[in-house]
Amino acid sequence: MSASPKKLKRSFYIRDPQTVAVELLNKVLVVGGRSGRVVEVEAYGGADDPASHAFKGETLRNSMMFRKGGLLYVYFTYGMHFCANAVTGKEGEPSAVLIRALEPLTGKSEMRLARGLPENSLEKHLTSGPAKLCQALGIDRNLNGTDLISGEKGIFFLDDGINPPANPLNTPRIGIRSGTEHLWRWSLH
DNA sequence: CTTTGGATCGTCT
DNA sequence: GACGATCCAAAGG
Repeated sequence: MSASPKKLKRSFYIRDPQTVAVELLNKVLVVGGRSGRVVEVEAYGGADDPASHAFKGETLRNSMMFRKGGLLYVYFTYGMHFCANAVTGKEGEPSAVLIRALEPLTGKSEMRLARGLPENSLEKHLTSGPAKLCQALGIDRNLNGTDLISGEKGIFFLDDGINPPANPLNTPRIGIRSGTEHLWRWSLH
């Protein structure tokens, strides 16, 4: 018999974003009836990380990154896309983990509908990007700041017993212009 | 298959 | 006033 699925606790998130990023691999993101297994993540820091939204200090947009770990940070970009992060670290120490890709588990029909894809579309197109997965799961600005521990609004991360990979792929982050020396992106093989 | 350019707007300088 | 932690359709090989 295997352990029953367990919601991640606050202490899981109150650590450095690199550690949390790696350990979020193979966890399950649940948003209402839709869920997917985390297969790609990136870590973002604060004043030490020029690629981070929080690099130049706190603003209205990035303020969630400065809050305590275990909150959801949703930002809007390119005039049309949302991306979702799990806030990490302590209050006042900005950092977060960007969820870049999921493997769809439940609610695939709803995801296709939300993405505007036909019922017979390939599963790999549903949540294979940070903005795609937000569209598929219905994540938008209204969910910014949601607490992932209380599970309000039915959104949280689940440990269903599948451990993070021992040797995840470790590469530079995508779509950034500075901070490329850091290998802060992790994905399944 | 890969490459290219358009869409579209909140945020910060 | 510029541009972004992006995506997709269309065109080209």
